[in-house]
Amino acid sequence: MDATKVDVPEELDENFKKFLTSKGLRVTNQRLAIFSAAFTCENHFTAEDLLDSARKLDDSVSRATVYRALPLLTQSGLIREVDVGKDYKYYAANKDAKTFQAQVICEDCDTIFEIDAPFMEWYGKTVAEKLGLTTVGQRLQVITKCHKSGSCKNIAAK
Amino acid sequence: MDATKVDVPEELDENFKKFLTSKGLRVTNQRLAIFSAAFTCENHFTAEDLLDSARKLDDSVSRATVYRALPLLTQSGLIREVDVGKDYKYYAANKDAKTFQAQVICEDCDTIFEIDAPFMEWYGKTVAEKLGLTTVGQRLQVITKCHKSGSCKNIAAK
DNA sequence: CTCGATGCAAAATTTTTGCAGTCCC
DNA sequence: GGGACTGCAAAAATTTTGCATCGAG
Repeated sequence: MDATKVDVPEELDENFKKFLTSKGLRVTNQRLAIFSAAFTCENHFTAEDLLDSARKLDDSVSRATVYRALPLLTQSGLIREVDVGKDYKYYAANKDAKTFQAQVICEDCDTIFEIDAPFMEWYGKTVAEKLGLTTVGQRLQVITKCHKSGSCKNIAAK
Repeated sequence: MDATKVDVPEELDENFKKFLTSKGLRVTNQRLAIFSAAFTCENHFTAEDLLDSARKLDDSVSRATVYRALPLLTQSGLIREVDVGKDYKYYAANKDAKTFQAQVICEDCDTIFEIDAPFMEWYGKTVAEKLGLTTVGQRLQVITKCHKSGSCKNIAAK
């Protein structure tokens, strides 16, 4: 689709730089590489995936820096953490979707589908309000099996 | 409420033994201690909590045995895993509640509330069906903060 | 220049596993 | 008595951290 190394929209790149400077943090090559890598990853990715991708842009990026950058990226709202109950965490770029997303997680082939579930916003707030608590986040996940039938790959390709 | 070490209903104890023998597994003192401990834990517990409790009943119980027993306990349906997005897993005895449960998780004081959410059964099955996948589990969680106001403890005591 | 950021390797955390000895059936 | 089970300690796997050095502002 393009021949350049980085196909992250200029605008997002600027947003990230603004975020860093507004927090008094420095704009480093490593942070930019990690950020770009996060946005070139197709779907969901792990810290290790991100390290691999970022190193393709800047091979000086270390694992520690990736782990130190991830909280910054989530705090900036540019990526979000997607905990699917595995031993390691997944992340995804916040490309679009401002409504609440549920995940359908296929155990057989490690596929994660994001599904719009706007009514959940209401559900969580209602439940928490009844208990007198402040809602800070919600998670709605359906765990499935495709029995390696390949149906997940088909749907994902759709 | 009682003076004996173990206050697990005789009936449940028998269920666990039956489960073990039906699978061709052996009934050992360690497994019984772990099982009893799981049912004497008030709310949700971690593997480490379970180890501590089990050791009060039988101090020969080792960490490895707890970790090896947990899959058996969940497979038997007597306890269930409750993944709340922390680095370690929580478990809870399946004392009652046959309907789907959602969790309200207070980040400030590590409290987990179980809430009946029967309609979720329908939601998950519908979504997965549309994708042609088989549902094997669901997770609905609301993450909250009580700002250490003590409201969680009050609700829990209710 | 200065102090935040980085890479490296060691540490921390939770869970798993290999092995020699134990004890249930 | 045989083989499943156990405890121990080492290993795995992911994430965090200390420290000397580097480099952005």
